[in-house]
Amino acid sequence: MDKNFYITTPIYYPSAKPHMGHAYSSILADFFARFKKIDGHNVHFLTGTDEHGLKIQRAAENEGKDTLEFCNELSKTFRDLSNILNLSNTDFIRTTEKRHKISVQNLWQELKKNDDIYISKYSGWYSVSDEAFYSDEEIEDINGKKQSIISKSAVEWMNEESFFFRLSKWEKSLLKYYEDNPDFLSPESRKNEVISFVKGGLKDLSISRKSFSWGIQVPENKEHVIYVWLDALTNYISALNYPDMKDSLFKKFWPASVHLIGKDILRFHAVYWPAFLLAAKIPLPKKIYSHGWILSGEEKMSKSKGNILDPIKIIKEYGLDPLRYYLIKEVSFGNDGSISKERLEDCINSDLANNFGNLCQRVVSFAFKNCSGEIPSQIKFLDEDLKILEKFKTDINLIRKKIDKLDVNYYINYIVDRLFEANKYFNDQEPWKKKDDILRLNSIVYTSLEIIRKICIMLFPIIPDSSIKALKIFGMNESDINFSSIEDHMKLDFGKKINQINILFKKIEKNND
RNA sequence: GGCGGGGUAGCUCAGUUGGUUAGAGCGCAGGACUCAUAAGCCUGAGGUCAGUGGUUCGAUCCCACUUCCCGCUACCA
Repeated sequence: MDKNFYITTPIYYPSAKPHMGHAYSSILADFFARFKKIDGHNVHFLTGTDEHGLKIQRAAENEGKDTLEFCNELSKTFRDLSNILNLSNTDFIRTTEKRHKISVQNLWQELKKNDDIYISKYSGWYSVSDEAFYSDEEIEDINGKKQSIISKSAVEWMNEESFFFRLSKWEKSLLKYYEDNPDFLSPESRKNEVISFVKGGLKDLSISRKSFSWGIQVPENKEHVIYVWLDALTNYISALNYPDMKDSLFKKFWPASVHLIGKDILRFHAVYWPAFLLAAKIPLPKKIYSHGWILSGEEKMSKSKGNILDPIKIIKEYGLDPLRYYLIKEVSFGNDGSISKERLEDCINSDLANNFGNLCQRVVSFAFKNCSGEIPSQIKFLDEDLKILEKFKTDINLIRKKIDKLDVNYYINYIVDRLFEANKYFNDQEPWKKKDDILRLNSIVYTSLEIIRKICIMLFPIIPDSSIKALKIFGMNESDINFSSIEDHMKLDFGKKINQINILFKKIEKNND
């Protein structure tokens, strides 16, 4: 088994404030990173900011700020978000860093050396905000202003010398790669889109700009700046100290296990990035997963509709773990998902407070009243105890498999099933009626505590803080969390003091209007 | 226009390599209990599994057509 795991989020373009989509990508990536970590993998988890391009340059000019200082401020809001989201990222890369510049310029030279770059002329409609060229058919004229039909962003006519990447040359290799590596692109529906796009024919890609300066210079021509996507995508290897492919980080973690992205940037990751890597003779990442968007109710969030849910505000109001839990549970992975306060509140009350929180509370409280606050030492499992305990052991490899397929919904629903089961078990065994049968009472309490331990471990990647809080019952810390230990039924030390816990999740009082 | 995905209980979604009574959660209505955050447990309400036709002993799951939604792409596979 491959014990090294490298996962990335997109590097975020900081021209706007962090929104729910950023939070979602980051939280999902963190979920996988944390899971792999507690399942014994060496994990490298990268996120960061993409800071070059005309849009940033102009925004800085408008505010009369030095571009780099401007970027420092913007990047910080995303670094702060990583902290607010409690990400376990092992690195945070900025495209304005020196290590990245060296990496990009080196990749350029590799491409050049292999005859994948040539100079020519480009003319066409260019959108600064999209960093993309459009053909005549793709633009419309609104009140004398030209704009992209798709993105509605303003376009301007550009006519300049540009370097091109021979993307067309890689068409067949890409198709072959998709075919030979069926797991490379997922979900399946997105894969089909990519394949049909590539089959439609690839044009060479303009990979330099002369019209602005905020970017990484083309090594052999200082009048040109490297196209932002070639620049940005390279971050995934810059962070591993490329071009030093003998560097331990690179050797350990490349090719990446998963690039987690939003569906809007699929083409760059599924076509351009693999083509660049093929051309540079660098192995391709193992998996690219594009998730959907987070919608507000039925609609895409937009300022004009006033339906934006700011992740930071939500976290201030409800706490981080509820948001993490909600996004992972309620969004069907790969599809668009919607978020609303009502649903978030339902989720907190029913799943987190009533189901999980209350389970911990009732068992611990019972143990304090009836087992002098200790892990019972005199126990004898009956079939009904073993049945519920062994479920975890039976399913552990299935769970791992589902995670490798990035099926987070399966994972979280599995936990919810176990929670229902645990509450039912405690109910059915009626330990409060077993006060004259201490052996049985002890066994029920021990079994229940064991189930709580297993469930908390499984919850750790989803709601790390709350999981750790609950594991304090057993005096466990983050470093004690080990996924494979859910197989063990007698992990709790006999006679050890257990700790009382506070309410894990407060219920939300709902207005009845 | 082409390609792909999808239309399953009030809501959010599972599921069926075709086979007796189609599932979960939330919400709702009853019930028994009391360890617990008035939490948990049990029971129920019955959705023509988008529509029509076909294949089959039998289709929600296969095929065809229709319709609606979404994504990609665009006179080209």
